[in-house]
Order: sequence, then C-alpha cells, then structure tokens
Amino acid sequence: MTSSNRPAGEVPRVRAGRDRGIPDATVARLPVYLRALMTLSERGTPTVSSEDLASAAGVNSAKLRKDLSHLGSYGTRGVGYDVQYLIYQISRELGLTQDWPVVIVGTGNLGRALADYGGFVSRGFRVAALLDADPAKVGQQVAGMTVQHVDKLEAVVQESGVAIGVIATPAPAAQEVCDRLVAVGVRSILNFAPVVLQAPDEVRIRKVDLSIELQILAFHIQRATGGQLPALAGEQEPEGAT
Amino acid sequence: MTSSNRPAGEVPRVRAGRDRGIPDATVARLPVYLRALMTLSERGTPTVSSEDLASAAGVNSAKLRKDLSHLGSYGTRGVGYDVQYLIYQISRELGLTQDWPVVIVGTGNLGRALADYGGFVSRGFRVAALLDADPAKVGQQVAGMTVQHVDKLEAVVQESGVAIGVIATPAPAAQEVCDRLVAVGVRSILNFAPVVLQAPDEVRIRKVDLSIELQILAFHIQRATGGQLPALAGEQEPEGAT
DNA sequence: ACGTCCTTGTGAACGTTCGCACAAAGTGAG
DNA sequence: CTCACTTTGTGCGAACGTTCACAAGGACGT
Repeated sequence: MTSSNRPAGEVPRVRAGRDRGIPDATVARLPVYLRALMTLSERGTPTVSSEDLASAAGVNSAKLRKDLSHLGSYGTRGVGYDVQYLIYQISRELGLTQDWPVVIVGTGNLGRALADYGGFVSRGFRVAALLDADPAKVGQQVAGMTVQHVDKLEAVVQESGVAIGVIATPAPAAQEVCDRLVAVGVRSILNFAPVVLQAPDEVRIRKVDLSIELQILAFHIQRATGGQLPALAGEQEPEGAT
Repeated sequence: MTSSNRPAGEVPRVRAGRDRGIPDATVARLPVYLRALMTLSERGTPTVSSEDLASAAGVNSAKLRKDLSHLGSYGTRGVGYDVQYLIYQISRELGLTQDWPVVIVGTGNLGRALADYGGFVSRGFRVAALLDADPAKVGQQVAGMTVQHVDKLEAVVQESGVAIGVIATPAPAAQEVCDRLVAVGVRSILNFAPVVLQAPDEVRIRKVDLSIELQILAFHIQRATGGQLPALAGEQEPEGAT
C-alpha cells in the first residue's frame, strides 16, 4: 500500500523546515484527534491535557504526545494543549484548511449516503459532481445536486480540478472507473467497491470495505466463544453456573 | 511453531488453549484473500499460486504465504493452493460458515445502504432488524424489512441472538445506542458514527469513518504538492514558520 | 528411477509502532 | 525567589509487522 520512494536507509524524520516525515500510523490518528478536539471546542474548553485528549480519542496518552510531537511543540508543560491552536495546526497539517473538490462515482445507496454525509463538507471536502452510469439515475436530485452521466467524468475532473475520486459503484464497474480517473490525472482514490483495484504505484488508493469489518468481528467472536453464538450459548460468564 | 511466552497483562492476540494465535494484521487480510478467491472460483480456476493470489489481493506474496501458514499447511508445493479448499478453510477460520444475526441501528442514508449491501448476506451475515428512533421512519420498508422503533432493541437482540450491533446513527445518539447494546450482551460493535465510543474492555469495537479516509488522502496530496492543489495553483500561501 | 523445475513454508533480518518512565519546562502559592 | 506540582516531549527497549532468501517438498518429463 505504501509507495514511499524514500532513498534507502533513512527513517521518515526531520526534513526541510517543518517536520514533514510523519509516520503513517500517526497520520491515521490525526483525524481522530481532530474530531475529539472539535467536540471539546464546542463545549468551550480552552485547554486540554494529553491524558484527557487521549482518553477522548481512545488512545494511550504517550502515543498521543508522540504523535503531536511530530507536528511540533504545540503544548505547554504544566498546562496542556490550547484546543483552538491545536485544531488549527492539525487541520493545516492534514491540508484541511483548503477546499478539496471530490467527485463521487456511483449514486446507489452508498453513493447517496456519501453525498449527504455532513462530515465531508465540514472538513474542507466539497462534492464537485455526482456521476452514475444508469440513465434512470441521471438527472435525479441527490443532496441538492443533479446526478450527471458518468460520460462527463473527464470533463468534470478537469473543470473542477478534482484531486480525489470516490468510487461507490458496483464491483464490476469499479476498475473501469478507476482507470478513467487515473487517465485524467486523479492520483488519490477512495474505493468503496468490494474489489482490489489495480493502478500505477503513484496512485494512492484507500479502501473502505463494509463487510470486511464485519468479518473481522465475526472472527473474534468465533474465537472467543469456540464457534458458538454467545447469546444462545448462555448469557453469563463461562465460569458461572451451567 | 513455538508458543510465545507471554508476560502477564493484556493480550493483543487471541489467546486460546490451542496454539492458534493469529496476528491481527493477518486476520484483517483474510477477508481480502477470500474475496479474491471467490472471484477465481467464479472463473472456474482450480488452483492458484501464492504469487497470483497475492497479486489479485494486492499484497506481497511472502506475506500471503505467511498469513496462510497461520491457518495450517493448505498448499501443495510445486502446485499452489486449491481454490475451493482454501475458500472453505478461510471461511471456517473467520466463522463465516455459520449465520450471524446483525442488528442495524439508524436507517438514514448509511443505514439503508448497509441494509441493502449484498456483501453482508453473501458472507453469512443476516440483518435481524432495522431500528430507528425517528417515528417517521418506523414502519417504512427498507431492503425488504420493516423498520422498527429503537425501543425494540433489547427485545430484538435477545430474541434473535444478535451478536453484532451496527451503529449508523447520527453522532449524538451513538453512545447511548452503544450502551444499550452492551447492556443486553452485545460484545461486538461496528460503528459508523463519527464519535469515539466508550465501552468496557471486553467489548470489541471497530470503527469505519468515511471522512477520516478522505482526510488521510488529503494529507498525502498536500504533502506531495507542498500544500497547493495540483490543478489549481496559487490561491493561499502556506503559513510562515515560527 | 532420477533429475529438473516449480512453489510452499519459514528462519532471520529489517523496519515500524508502542508504551514505559523520566528529565525538562512551565505554573502558581507563599 | 524558592519550592512543590503539573504536564509535555522523548530516549529506549520490547512487541509487532514486513520482506528477503532459501531449504524442503512435490509434480512431471524422460
């Protein structure tokens, strides 16, 4: 998944000016911290300690401090972190202070859910277009936008400067959509279709698979209960009376 | 394989009487392998090499072989893996050979998308009930099921032996739903709401966050382009350093 | 039967991530 | 000013994950 073209031997560390070598694991957590900070901000909390913020984000406090230290020293010892300032710094690091036009391909249930999802707009993402191959769907209004035919994909991407493509099509159509997005210069793709997309290394693909998460949960339940449905195998602890 | 001598404390891996601790990273990939194998199966492919299967799943072939080796020696040297047999073994390991009743709470766009998602049913998951707190939604037909009021949550869970709860509510309602699910014995929760749920340690929570994935993509684009949109250059300068 | 070719399974090296524990740095009371 | 207290930032060892490289094992042609 990682296509880091780093000269062999060096750890992603301090580079030019500000520290730009942030570990992937840290990057994946920054949005979670941001979310927790937003909640604190709404409550009017001025500062927060690493302990409290870590608890709100569901991580270890040492890990949180180390993560934040990759952005710089934005805390005050003895006090904690200024909520507003930290929100700004994380947003800036994630590139959320600018506007990201996104194209969503596929307006089935999932595509519509995505178009309506408030979390996109509130984080600097803007749906530039909704596309679908089904003539019956073209022209429909979804989340205040008119669904366009997928033939417009190339035009929309170029006119709106779309940098991120979201694929929410059925599985068989996903690869072709991916190819077309790549062909018009999109280098970042978020894929919801249950297929493994093939693309050049320079294209960054992230995948969200609803059923995979369920399967992982099922594995752990099965492992914990020896293959029995827990609710049917007894409500109490195994140590309890049988 | 030698069993690792684990010090007292928390156990990151599955601990069982049997020596079958499968790493989390491997478990997370098994569904991907399974998906690739299903595709091969539909094409009538009898056997597949680790190289080909790894390519189809988008991973390194050595990693795939090591992952599969945790399940047992199911390959034949010089030939590869029998597709049908491997499908069976992975399915069994993931617990997909049995039926998992699932309750979906929240029938907004996302909840409906989930209810309609074919990937659930085809993998041994069955939607036992769709719940919503909105009286206007109760009684509606979604994916062939009637939406019930969330007050029925406890009854549904107990009657159907639901082991997995899916939370697709708005953020403010998620924690309460989580608490209620835990209270009736649900130990595995898949959370789509953009909040960090607090629950006892024995409850396994997995989170899917649509906007977090987008934010991670945005970070990488921004990092690669120095903070500017690749297509639309020149709008806002990056902040000066301290 | 035997040698050659192919592929699995895995030991070992390497890189990444985690979390403890503590020094450094700031606050505030007296 | 000094001292006690709080909290950050980080060095370090351990745990975890990934990848290389190759021995072991099986199929197949001759």
